[in-house]
Amino acid sequence: MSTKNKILDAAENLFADKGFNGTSLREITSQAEVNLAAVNYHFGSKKELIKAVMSRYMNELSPRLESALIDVCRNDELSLVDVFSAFIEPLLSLNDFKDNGTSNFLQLLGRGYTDSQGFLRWFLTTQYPGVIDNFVLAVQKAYPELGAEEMFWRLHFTMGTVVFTMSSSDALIDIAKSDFERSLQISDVIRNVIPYVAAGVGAPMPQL
Amino acid sequence: MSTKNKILDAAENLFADKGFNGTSLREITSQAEVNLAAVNYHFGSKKELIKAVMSRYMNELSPRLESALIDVCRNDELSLVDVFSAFIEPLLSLNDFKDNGTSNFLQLLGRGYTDSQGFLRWFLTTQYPGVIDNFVLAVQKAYPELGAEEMFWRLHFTMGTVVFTMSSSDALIDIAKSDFERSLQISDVIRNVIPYVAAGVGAPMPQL
DNA sequence: CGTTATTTTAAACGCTTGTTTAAACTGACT
DNA sequence: AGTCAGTTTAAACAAGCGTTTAAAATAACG
Repeated sequence: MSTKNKILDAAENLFADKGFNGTSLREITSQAEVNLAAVNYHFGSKKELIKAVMSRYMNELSPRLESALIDVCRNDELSLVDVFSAFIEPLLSLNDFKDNGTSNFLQLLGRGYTDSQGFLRWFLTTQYPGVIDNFVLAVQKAYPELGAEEMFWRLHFTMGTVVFTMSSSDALIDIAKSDFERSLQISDVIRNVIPYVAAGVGAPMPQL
Repeated sequence: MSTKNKILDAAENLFADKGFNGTSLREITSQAEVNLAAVNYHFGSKKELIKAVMSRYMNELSPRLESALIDVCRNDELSLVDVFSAFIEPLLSLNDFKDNGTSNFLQLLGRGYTDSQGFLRWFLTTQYPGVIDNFVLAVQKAYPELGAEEMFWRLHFTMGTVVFTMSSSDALIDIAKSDFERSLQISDVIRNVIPYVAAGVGAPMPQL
């Protein structure tokens, strides 16, 4: 395992757990068992390291996500549940790519939206616009009556639901375990969240 | 205006904008135009200052919220939209209490859930349990068929939607402004989010 | 007025942060 | 063996952090 990858793996886990601001380079290099200066040697700066961690996932995910969304659009009786279900397989495939990949990535996404006054949001929307574009197209086909402004809000609400849920999914799964006395997986969360966001996006238009 | 309140006001605005971890005491005292040591003199520590900022809002909000939820439960044909609409007036009343009160408070709530590994979540759920209890009762009355487990998940999804949206509401409002070329308020966000979460919580039960 | 008590102040404390430096080491190619 | 690029290392850097100290200023009260 190369120094570069040791740093990326350690940084990913710590970033997901404690946020970007909350994780120091010394924690990362200590967990990766490499020298402190190695981060700046291989990545240049902490900010570039954050980008590298996110890019590793996005490069894996975005083509799968795009083609899954294009595929689902071929369905002529497309429902919103179909659209959101298209995310499941690409997201779960991140677990093959790396241990805890799915939940790490979703937590990182959540961190990126609230930490670091939005520079990661800029990074994602400008570097990977294809995912968002195809997603909007799919929602439009499944719910053509939805106006552009309502679409805008509801997609952001959906992003919030998913990102917040996943960034605290470990805690939620623990609470749910002790409350309902049965073991739960990340797939249980996904199974529950899809009807929720599908119904939210598909809500009737609000009267003005 | 007392030193204590000058600190609270400055801290509130900066915390809402840049998060708890992202705001230093020196920024706060400089904006409040008081001495750096005044924070530790009046509040003891930064953590206690955070609690004080949140308490100032919760003490104002929680009784209004509780009675609004109890009131709405008297409705015999209670809908989920009714339940969520019960939040509007108490939340907007924070604007009378303080400039930008509503949006500051909701942003702080969002920060508290993602910053500071959940100590604020513990603080709110243990110090103000009446709000949550009455909210659950109202949802149960509006949608009795909803099972306990689905209720658990959907209330957390809703919390995620609201908290995430509000913690980035300034950015969202800016984007929406430039996209739709009209000015937007926090009340526009609220008007859009209620049908969304009401439909999400009211979604049909997922088939197993 | 004089004497407490409360509040404000400037300065320093010890610590952590991201980054840089320059020397040491590594492995491959001539 | 000798050279040289690539990599790793220990040490230091300046800057920022939350907190503490002790003296100065202000307020309150007999």
